[in-house]
Amino acid sequence: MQIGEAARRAGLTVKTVRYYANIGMVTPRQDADTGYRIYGEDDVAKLQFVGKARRFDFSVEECRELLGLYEDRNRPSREVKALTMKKVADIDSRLAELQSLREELSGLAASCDGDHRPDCPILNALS
Amino acid sequence: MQIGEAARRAGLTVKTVRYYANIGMVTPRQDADTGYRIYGEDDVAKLQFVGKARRFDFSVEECRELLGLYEDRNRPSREVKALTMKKVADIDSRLAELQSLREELSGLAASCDGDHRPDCPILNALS
DNA sequence: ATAGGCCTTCCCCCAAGGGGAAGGTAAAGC
DNA sequence: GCTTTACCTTCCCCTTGGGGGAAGGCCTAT
Repeated sequence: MQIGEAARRAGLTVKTVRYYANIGMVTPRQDADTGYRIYGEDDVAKLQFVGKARRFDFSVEECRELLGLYEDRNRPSREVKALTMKKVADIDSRLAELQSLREELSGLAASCDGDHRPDCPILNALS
Repeated sequence: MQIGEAARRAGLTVKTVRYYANIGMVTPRQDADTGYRIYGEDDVAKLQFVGKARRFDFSVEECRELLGLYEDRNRPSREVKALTMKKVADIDSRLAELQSLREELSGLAASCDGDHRPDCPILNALS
């Protein structure tokens, strides 16, 4: 099938699918006459796989790694689990960061009257 | 003072300070002879202000807006508060997103044995 | 005279594609 | 046979917020 249908079936944009081909992540075969990319069922499966992994916040490089493990029939599940737990740890640290930021900002907002007067504790805190 | 000292006093890199000058956020005066940027105390105060706001996750454009309010002696504190609360709302939605992601991923990780065997529920979930 | 430590502009680089131009290709309609 | 339409291709610039480094100007100390 052509790139449009492959993209539709994977729930990705054509741009994205072409990008994955360019970086060598999902490489379709090429029609010698037209130069069109030609995708098979296996390619669509990989695209779907990558799409889901991206939605799980894995970076493109991590997706490439996961895809390698996905295609290796003998990989130990340990490796996949390690990658996943590392991702969870990343998310946890980002969560902690955002939460403390949220505390500080909402504390500041609460201390500001928010009326027509120019006096503002938020700006004071920033200066 | 020159850009190096201004950057040091604001806790920013020279590159960053130069960038802020280029985008017109903190614009020092220029030495006509050498072309060097010359920063005054007021400029350092603005750089510090922007530095803190950036650490509070405000985008450069939001910093520009805050800086405008900071310099306007008559601004109503309402505007500053509105910007801050919007930021809190942004952070909240990002938090919710990350939290549900974390649930899903750690659920997947828990379901995977993580041993030498190739069977892996994480990869199954992605495919 | 030259070495060091400032400073300047200029250009390319990152992630993960998006937007759009210019042009090739295939099928359907007239 | 001709045109429209819907595909597809490559190519290049754009995004955020700067970082890295080259080539070169300026000033002071040795």
